[in-house]
Amino acid sequence: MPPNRSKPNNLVQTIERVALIFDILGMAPNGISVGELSEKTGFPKGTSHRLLSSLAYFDYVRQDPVTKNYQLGFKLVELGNRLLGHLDFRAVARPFLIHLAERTKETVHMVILDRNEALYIDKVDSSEHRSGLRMVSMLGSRLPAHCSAVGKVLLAHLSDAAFDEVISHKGLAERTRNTITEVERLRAHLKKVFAQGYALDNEENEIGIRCVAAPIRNERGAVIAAISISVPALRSEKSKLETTLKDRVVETALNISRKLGYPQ
Amino acid sequence: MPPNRSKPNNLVQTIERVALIFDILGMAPNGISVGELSEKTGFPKGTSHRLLSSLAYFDYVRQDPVTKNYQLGFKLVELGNRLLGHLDFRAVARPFLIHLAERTKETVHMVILDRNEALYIDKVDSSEHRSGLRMVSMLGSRLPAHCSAVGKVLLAHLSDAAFDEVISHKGLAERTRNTITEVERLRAHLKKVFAQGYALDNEENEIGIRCVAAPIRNERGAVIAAISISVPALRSEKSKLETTLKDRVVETALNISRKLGYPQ
DNA sequence: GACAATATTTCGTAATGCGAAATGCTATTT
DNA sequence: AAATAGCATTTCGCATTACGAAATATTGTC
Repeated sequence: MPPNRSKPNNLVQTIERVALIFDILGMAPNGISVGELSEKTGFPKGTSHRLLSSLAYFDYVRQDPVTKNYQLGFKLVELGNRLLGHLDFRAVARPFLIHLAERTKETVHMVILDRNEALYIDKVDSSEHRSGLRMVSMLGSRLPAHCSAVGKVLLAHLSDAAFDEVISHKGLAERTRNTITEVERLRAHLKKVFAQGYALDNEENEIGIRCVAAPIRNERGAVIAAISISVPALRSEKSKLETTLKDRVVETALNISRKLGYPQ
Repeated sequence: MPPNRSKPNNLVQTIERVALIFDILGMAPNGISVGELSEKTGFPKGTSHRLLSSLAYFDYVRQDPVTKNYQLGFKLVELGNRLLGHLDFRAVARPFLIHLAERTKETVHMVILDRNEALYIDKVDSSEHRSGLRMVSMLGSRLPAHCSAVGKVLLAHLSDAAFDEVISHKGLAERTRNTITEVERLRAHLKKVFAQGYALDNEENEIGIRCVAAPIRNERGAVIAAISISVPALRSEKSKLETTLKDRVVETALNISRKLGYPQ
């Protein structure tokens, strides 16, 4: 899925090819051979090999010495985590998220808006169901903004122009029967979210999962992220979500915001 | 620091330049401008811009809309975590590591040998001192093998040829006064590590920190990773490290190995 | 030890990316 | 409001760079 940026007029071919290679390797847990890569990309084998071995030199990919297959390299882990480390609000928030997860015994997420989608930048499972597995595969993954509680919180604090851009690029895909798919209805809904300071997700993204989310603000009051609690629909009478859990998410979000310098 | 691979005869220039850009952006928490990048790299401004905007199109870097600075992009987080997700033994191990951290109230690491160094692939702080901050910046980072408990465990199970390769490429840098810096002494020490099934780090990498580590084995008995407990030297009489903590690390490592199919 | 299926290297060619210079944009100053 | 300065961004003719078909090396198999 090509991102929604304007395509640069002078897109460098090698970068385009490397991006394609990374995407393909990202879907191949055990790596792929030079031949397979050429098959999938249409590059001649020599070309595939030249690109892979150049990438391997810098540890962006690595070659299994026995199968000769190429897979993603650990330089990507280093860079990805360096980027996350640069998001200082994330470090500030983390202890609060852990506390929230332990107090509610539910899963907590932290999300930012990036390229018109909700992007997971942290996740804490309650100690009960900490698996770790999911967390890892989740960081850096994306969710439509219009059908998640976190996404709606972020949308609600956007300028009209920015909101329109999200809609025009991403639309309002129907993920479940509860998804809000009409722009005007969404606009009205977000007005309410803005006013009340939190958003609910009533199985709008995935049947069986409900969430409550609240905004994180920086020292200037700008909304820079959102946090949420996710609850299996079975375990959640809708009322509890809208009372206890809602209060705790809102409270935690405010505490994080204050720590970030948000006055009041 | 260029890796120790043989330089491919046909290194693609664009990939070389992109690697340099990523390294520079990785050290710039708030990103840098086109001009600054050109200054640091020597590329003409037009070239820097073309590379950055091509990378931005695929989300490998992103541009701050207000400062116009470029920083690392979230595609790197996605790929890095995808790679970690592919290491299935990591997912298997995680619950054990959490349990170990909570039981001992100390920090637990998981490490593999990659490119002749010990590479962090997981970290669990005990709930007491969970900060999260360090964890993030640590994943994907590296440590010399010869002066860490985890590294020595991994070295101890290498073939002679593989061991020699590590030494010849990385040497035995003296990190503290306790670091083992003579090959023959290290060789003898590793023989002991191999025999006893665990390794100690007696402030060999960093004054003030001691560790115990044990190997993780796969279904064929091959050592594929190592786990460790790290303890501030203040808090650790050396005896406790060599008794209780050692036993728990060894036990946990064996349990993980069994879960991975290691017979016995 | 020959064969087959790979990965890897070679090398002449032209397409691709290069980069100096022109242009466009934004913020600041007077 | 106009001028200026300091950027980012785009343009375009040129030569370097990467291309890729084919040759070769390597690895595993019968």
